[in-house]
Amino acid sequence: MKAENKHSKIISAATKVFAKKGFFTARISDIAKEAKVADGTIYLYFNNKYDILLSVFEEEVGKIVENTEKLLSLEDDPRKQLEIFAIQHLLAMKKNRHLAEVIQIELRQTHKIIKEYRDNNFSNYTGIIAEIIRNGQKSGIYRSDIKPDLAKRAFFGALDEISRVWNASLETNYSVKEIATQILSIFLAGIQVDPSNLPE
Amino acid sequence: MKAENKHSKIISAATKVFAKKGFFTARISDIAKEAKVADGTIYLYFNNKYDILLSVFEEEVGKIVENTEKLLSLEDDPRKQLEIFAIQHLLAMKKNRHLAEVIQIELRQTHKIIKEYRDNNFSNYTGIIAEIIRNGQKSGIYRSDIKPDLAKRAFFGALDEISRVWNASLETNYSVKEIATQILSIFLAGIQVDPSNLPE
DNA sequence: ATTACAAGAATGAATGGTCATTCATGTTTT
DNA sequence: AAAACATGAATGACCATTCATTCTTGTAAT
Repeated sequence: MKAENKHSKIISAATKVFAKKGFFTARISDIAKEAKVADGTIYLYFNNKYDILLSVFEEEVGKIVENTEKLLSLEDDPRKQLEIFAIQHLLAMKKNRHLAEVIQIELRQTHKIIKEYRDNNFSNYTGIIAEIIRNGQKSGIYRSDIKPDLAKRAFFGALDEISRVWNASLETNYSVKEIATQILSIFLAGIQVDPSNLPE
Repeated sequence: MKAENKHSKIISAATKVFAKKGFFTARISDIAKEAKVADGTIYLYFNNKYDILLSVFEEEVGKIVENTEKLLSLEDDPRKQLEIFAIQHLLAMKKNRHLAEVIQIELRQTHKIIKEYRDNNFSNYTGIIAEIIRNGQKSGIYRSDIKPDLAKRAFFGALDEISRVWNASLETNYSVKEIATQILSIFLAGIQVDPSNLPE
């Protein structure tokens, strides 16, 4: 079996196991079993357990950020951009529930290194929202009294909490479309200068 | 020293230590040291490490819920009620950063029991928001197309994410007042039938 | 085409360190 | 002098990590 293949097999096994049991409760042997390799094999590809966690972020989360930024660059209406962000985030979280759980739960551990990692990456990610809002303010679409730094958190927090509950509960599911529509209808009405304006 | 005293000394030591190191990384001996008791003493008051975590929730979180519900019962304008919820939540999280971290980080661990606990408590807590929104819809103040179940999460998520960042970063702090005002100005404009209506 | 050999990959049992928990003993309170 | 409370060293379970060994693959000589 090719090396690259095994590397990614371990990553996705780890994502699954971390999501299910949590980083600390997950055993290397669980991951090995899930990936159908021997315990020792994992150490041919990763330095230690913690390194596996970081790799999960780097590889999986990076993809999401990249993808979102690409899509955003094709659109310049700040209202549409907010919509794109919301939909992409929700889709990404829905598509890979294991990853979503790992991000939402494990990324919140208070470890210094994770914290730094998160600061370097998720604050980039949520920074995208702040940027969209600033642009919208410049072009007079969004209210100038809105503080982008607070609004970005409110918006991200709203999306994050909603997708968190997907994983944690058995409640009735709304579709991504429905959710995005609701959230946007609240936020756009909430931050626009003239809420009756719809994009396009 | 009286027993009750020691019990709560351990609770608050545990809150502090869990917040700082995370549940799994925290050692019983850390908690014992922080509480200035012997390791073994902890087992006179709690069954095991996990039991300490649950007790932290039951005792500390219960207070917040109770307090919020009391304040809400004195007010029946749904717009004011939302404001009260926001301010109380932010104040509670700000007042006890250790507790806030424990709630936000540890409560998200995927353990079955915690999950059930959370379902029984936090869904009550966020349920308060949904209830406020439903009432507001009945009295024609909030838009009837808003889904209370989604809006409650959006609102809670916004508050939660903002207070989470208090703990996780060194960024410029806004005051509780400022934050509550911003969030409410977004959400009230976002969900009201006629956003130009202000309460009172 | 077959055999021989080496290098890399994979294995999983054994190791060692880290705590949660216990309990024999000591101390304080009534 | 009981009873209740408190102590902290000792125990033992757990699991990340290691490493001696086995397996696989590719190359080259015959």
